[in-house]
Amino acid sequence: MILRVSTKGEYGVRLMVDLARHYYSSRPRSLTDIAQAEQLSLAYLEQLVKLLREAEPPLVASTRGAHGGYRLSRPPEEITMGEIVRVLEGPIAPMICATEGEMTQICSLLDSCKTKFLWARVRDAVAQTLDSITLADLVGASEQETQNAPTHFISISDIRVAPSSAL
Amino acid sequence: MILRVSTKGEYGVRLMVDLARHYYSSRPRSLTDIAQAEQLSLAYLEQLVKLLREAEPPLVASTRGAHGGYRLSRPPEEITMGEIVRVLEGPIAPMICATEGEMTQICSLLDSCKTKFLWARVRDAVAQTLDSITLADLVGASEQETQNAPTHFISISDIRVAPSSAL
DNA sequence: AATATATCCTAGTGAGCAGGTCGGATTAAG
DNA sequence: CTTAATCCGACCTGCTCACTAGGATATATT
Repeated sequence: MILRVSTKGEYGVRLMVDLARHYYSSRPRSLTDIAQAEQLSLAYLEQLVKLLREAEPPLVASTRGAHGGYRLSRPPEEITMGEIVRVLEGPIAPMICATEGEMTQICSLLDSCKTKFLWARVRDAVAQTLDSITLADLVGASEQETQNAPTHFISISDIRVAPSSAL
Repeated sequence: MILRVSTKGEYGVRLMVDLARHYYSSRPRSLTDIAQAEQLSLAYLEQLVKLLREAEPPLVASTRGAHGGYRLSRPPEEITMGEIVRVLEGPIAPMICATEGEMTQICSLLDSCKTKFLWARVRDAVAQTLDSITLADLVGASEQETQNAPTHFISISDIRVAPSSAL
């Protein structure tokens, strides 16, 4: 499997989408609530959110203590999926010698140098896709109207499946 | 690491590029020679080439016995990197529920459905990139002139680093 | 015919990592 | 002072990757 999104990336993105949906709430959103809504383990989410908080620049900000929780450190339009994925999954590099940015190493073997340009192309395709999509794109414009809704519960009927052309 | 090319994919593509460079030779190319040229383990290459041979349609054809070896089953222009990578690394699917072609499953969770479209976009970007590059593109037009060269030895000075725009 | 050189096939294996769990310390609200 | 949160590090467990080993079979050359 050449494209391998681990659970870190998968759950972490879901976590961020959840936070984006609650961005205009007056209170921070607790991991307990997110874990319940997304059916994920709280202890595991704690590990992921730590990465997001310690990122430079940070993607989430925390409030400790009772009624604490997390919120996005920036509006959803200003956070790209590329940022999130890089924090959670590490740099977008298909292999050791094709890290983003650095392609200076000249290797002494015959065909491997030529294949590196292939992997670089694939890497750039992924990076460009991820960098062009923001959290706001995933949450969708219709959600923005339900701003400031205090403790906004979602039922199954609220699930909307966007047409793929919408992305 | 979201993009993860295992050694199967890496070595396998190098193997195919090597075969493409010798496509116009009169004799098949042995794995022993490839292993030496690319500094790879013979026994491991045998496993990889098996996948390429048993693929449907096959990507390489073998000749057994002394002076045997492998050759591409089609000219390099007709073999895409997408074919090779799918044979070696399996279908291009970032996660279980985003296999190529099938996106019909509707999931009951809140944000995960929305994120699936993200992963589908990434998947398509990778697939499109790989499907648009052929073995001939990687070998490079300049190589084609050295056709029919019998047992063509390559020295270090033969290594050419193509500009990335050439891809 | 004998030998050398290939492909072909199946099993096994060791290290590393994904994907968590667990227990507890710290902080703040009511 | 109790409750509800974030914070922190250690540990564990099963799976997969990346090979290696050892042979069986096929064919060209001598």
